[in-house]
Amino acid sequence: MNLTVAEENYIKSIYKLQDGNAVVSTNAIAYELDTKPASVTDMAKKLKEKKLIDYEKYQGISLTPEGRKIALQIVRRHRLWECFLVDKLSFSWDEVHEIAEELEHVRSEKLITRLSNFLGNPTTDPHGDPIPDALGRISKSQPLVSLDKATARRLEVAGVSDQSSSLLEFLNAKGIRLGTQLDIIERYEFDNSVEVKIRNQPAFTLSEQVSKNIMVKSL
Amino acid sequence: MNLTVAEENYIKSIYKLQDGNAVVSTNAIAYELDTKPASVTDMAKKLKEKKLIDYEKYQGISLTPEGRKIALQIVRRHRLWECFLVDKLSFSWDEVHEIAEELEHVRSEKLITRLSNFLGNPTTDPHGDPIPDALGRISKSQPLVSLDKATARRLEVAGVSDQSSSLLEFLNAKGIRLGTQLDIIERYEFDNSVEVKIRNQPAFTLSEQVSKNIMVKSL
DNA sequence: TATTTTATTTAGATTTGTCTAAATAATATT
DNA sequence: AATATTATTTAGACAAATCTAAATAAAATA
Repeated sequence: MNLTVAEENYIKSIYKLQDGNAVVSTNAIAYELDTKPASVTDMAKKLKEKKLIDYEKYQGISLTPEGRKIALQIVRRHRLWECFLVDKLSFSWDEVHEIAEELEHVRSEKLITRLSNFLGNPTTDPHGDPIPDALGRISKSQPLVSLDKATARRLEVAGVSDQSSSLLEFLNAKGIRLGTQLDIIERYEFDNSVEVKIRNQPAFTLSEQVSKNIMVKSL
Repeated sequence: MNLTVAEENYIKSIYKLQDGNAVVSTNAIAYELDTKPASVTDMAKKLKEKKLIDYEKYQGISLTPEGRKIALQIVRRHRLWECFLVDKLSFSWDEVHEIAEELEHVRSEKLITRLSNFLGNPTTDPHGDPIPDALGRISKSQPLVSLDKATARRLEVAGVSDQSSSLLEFLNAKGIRLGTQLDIIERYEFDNSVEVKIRNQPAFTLSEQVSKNIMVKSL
């Protein structure tokens, strides 16, 4: 399946807006891509023809499984390039989006495989968003530090990446173990600490150090 | 000056074919870009409009100073990406061209500056071709090791980058000094040594070690 | 020099991705 | 339910980059 840059951008937008299984409106896509609804309708016909979206007149748009697979590849490329720009070229995380927007369209499977390897196969990008693997699987669990209440409120603890006994003891004392459900109350920019709450208990704060090592999945 | 990918490719082809100051033919560009002469004529009108080429009907095409400046930027981007692919992602030098062909069109001054820096500001790419600097200057002199008889036969010694007395002594004994003219007879892949000849003298071989430190310019 | 061959250009068409303006469908409001 | 509003689609146009076929200019050859 060889897509143009424009087609890739539409697929990516639909993926972003779909968020679960919802159907996406023509207008929403037009706004997201800074284009006109009429253009979206035109492109919808093409992408339907290619079996990348489900589309019926006036009924909204959603990705087919094939479309979703491609969307995940694009997201993967985008986020790996963002890692590269920040980790290797010392860009700050807020200036990489535009450049990654261009780099993501460079087509070479081998390039992406090697880039990922070169970066140590990261699972989250500089913004904390998860990076799909080569097969399009998004690691359901991600470090707590990468989330905020805008992206996920209710979470379940899926594991701890640092197995040092001091950390485990600390978590144990707080009542955090595998399967514990957490709510994010607030994230504090200045030291990247996060205030969380376990059902029926008073809220407490976790340092960046700690929340980096708590792997969670959103519910 | 914001150019499309197609325009950049034309500029690059013209630069490549121009080789000095010669005027380039419509047919030659069409062949180089795997397109039709009629398309070249169309594009020639656009590029003339933008003052990047000199063009008169039936009289061939050449870059203006502004066009040459842009060509050098594109060549710079292409060759830096090739360095990245080979040095950092372990591609072999013969598989990087296609990918660099895409990467070179990513537009960000800052990206290229930082990429160059990350790579240690190399002056030649994996094929041994010189990399223009940020101002479009091509280092006229390059290490002898980066050349072979296909790219340059008759050379002039422009300097020695390693000033150790043992190397200077060695070169002196061979009759190599500033301004000496050399011909490349053969390069040997297996140890990257090079056989050279000074006018009227028998040929002799220089190790990679030595030829890395001899800066030459082609005549 | 006249003629043939080759190179280049023009004219007109096509594809992709976009637009505006008008028409139509879906939704919200009275 | 009728009407107004909003969302979406259609129709027709445009710019970029390309093509083919035909016309014309330049160069090579007889």
